[in-house]
Amino acid sequence: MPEELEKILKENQAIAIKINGEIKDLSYVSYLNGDEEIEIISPQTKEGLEILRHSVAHIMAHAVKDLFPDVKVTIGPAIEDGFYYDFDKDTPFTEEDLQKIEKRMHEIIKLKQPFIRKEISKDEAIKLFEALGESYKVEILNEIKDEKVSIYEEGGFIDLCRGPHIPHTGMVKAFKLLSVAGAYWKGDERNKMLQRIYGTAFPTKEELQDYLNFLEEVKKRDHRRLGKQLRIFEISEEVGPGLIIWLPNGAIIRKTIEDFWKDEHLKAGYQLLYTPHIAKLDLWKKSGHLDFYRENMYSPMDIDEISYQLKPMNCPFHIQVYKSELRSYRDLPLRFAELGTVYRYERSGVLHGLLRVRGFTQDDAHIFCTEEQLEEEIQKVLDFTLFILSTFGFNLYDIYISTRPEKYVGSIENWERATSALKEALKKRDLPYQIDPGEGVFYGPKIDIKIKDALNRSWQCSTIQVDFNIPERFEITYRGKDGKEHRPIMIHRALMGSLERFIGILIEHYAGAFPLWLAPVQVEIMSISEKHVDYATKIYNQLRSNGFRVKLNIENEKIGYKIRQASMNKIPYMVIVGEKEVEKNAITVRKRDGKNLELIKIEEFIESLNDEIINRK
RNA sequence: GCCGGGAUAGCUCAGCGGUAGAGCAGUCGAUUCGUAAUCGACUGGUCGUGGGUUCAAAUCCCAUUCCCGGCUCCA
Repeated sequence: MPEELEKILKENQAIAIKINGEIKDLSYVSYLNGDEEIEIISPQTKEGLEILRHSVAHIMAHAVKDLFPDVKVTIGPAIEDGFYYDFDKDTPFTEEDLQKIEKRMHEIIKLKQPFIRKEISKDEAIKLFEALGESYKVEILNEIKDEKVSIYEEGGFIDLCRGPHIPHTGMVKAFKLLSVAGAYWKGDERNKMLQRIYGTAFPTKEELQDYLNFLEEVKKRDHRRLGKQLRIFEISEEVGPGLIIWLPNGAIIRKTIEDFWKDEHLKAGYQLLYTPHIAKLDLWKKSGHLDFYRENMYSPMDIDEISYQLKPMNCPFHIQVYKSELRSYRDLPLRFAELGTVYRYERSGVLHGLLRVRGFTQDDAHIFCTEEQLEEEIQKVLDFTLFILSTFGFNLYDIYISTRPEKYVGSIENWERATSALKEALKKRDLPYQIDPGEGVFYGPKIDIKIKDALNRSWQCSTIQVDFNIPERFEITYRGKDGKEHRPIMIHRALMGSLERFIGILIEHYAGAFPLWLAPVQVEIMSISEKHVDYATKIYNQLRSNGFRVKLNIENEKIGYKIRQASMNKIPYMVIVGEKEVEKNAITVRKRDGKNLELIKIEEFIESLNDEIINRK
């Protein structure tokens, strides 16, 4: 064994080893003969962390079996931020159970029980787990094709597992059980509901603490909490679940975003539309929505004995706009944009603040173009999307191409042509992407862009979808150079996705502290005492007449109290006026973060505000 | 939709069989104040909704609506 390797092992920095590219238990070291390519896996690496967490999941299952012998174990993988294990238990785990399990886990860890790997035949394994009463493991075994399987034993607890694992339980330095939840066996809602325990583990206590702090930060930024605190939106039980009521502060934010969106769309060669919220049921039959989207649509309503349907999408209306005139190839591409409010049925358990609602406004557009124009149009949409997103400070993305789902319309050939157009456009823009197989919409493949927010969390907003099918269903055409009728291709796209979700994400991204151009109140004027009310009012009027959103606070309160109120409302600028300011005919500006106190002339302040707003800083 | 937890004043929450509470907010009064909470008084609740058990229910039981954490599904 190389000296360096021996040293690392001694210092307990290794938890697994890669031999000729294959991850193995550390115990494989004793079989090495020296000519293998090896790599030490420490818990700091992605692979190492996964092994650590998976091992902690085993230890948790061990603890659960010790405390609740009747419970059956199922599966327990490592996940993005930790691990979970699903158990079949008649009554759910309680908070107290979690504490007991943690305690038992600490005991197991202290014993430094080795993880021992054994390879046995599948039949042997089935017999073993049958004897242990672990029917879920037997079910898994029956689905495994290999003749040999591996099991791991640690302190008497045996689990079917591919491995690898940490050498012994004592290597777990920092873990915490986080929550309990119901989860279906194999993720299928027709199966039995199991009891899942979520937990996490890290190489060190500090890293665990950092993660717990992150969870706290996430809680603090929760848009539902901030939305209430900052009076941005409300969901009323009296109105109905998943239906958003924009309060004045939220309405201003939304209006500002809408204005920006419309202006930029006009600049980018789009034409703006408004279309109705309902349409005859027959329209939805023709579009294919009734066949392929029915479960998300509300029941139709009767008007003069004809069925009408609340719209779940805007596309059929935009098709009507296309059809309102004869189109020539000279007209294409045609770009129709609308902030279109749609209604979709969402199961009650999935609703979530602004992020998942039943009525929402898509920043929708449909581009009609020729086959030759398709790729360039997609590139333009990509550029436009990234411009809009970067305005809000989103500069990191994960891009996915979703391919044909099980339920689809149109020919496979068309699907493939559309998919390759999407790939080609991303390639030309040097944008790396991943494939999300089978996740396309029923009418075509799509590019989804997931943005990373200030906490590095991913959110799906933008979507660009090619559609060969709806143009066909509505038989829309254009007259080509050759004088013949041709069928245009349609691109559906939404950049922010929906205003509701996007603003929800913005609240969390900015932690409620909106940049000046979006802030509901941009400047709050506060007087030191009653003597300065007139001057404060004068400043207020001056700022207001210059188009700023200003609040005047001339209450009989101490300045400290007023500053506290404004800070809690996350107002970008506070203007403080007292004796000094009146005398010098100036103002003192305090930024939201408490820095940059300065006495300046009002004209100078107005100039800097305008600069900040125009540049959307 | 499924599993579990919850709903008490505008907000945050305590009370968990025996007369509905606190802080903040609001109103009124005093204070006239220089960078994150001045003091006092007052107001405010059919304890989510509907049934039931009990001498007595915010509290226990059942149903229901909505919310929360997950699962499944998604802009």
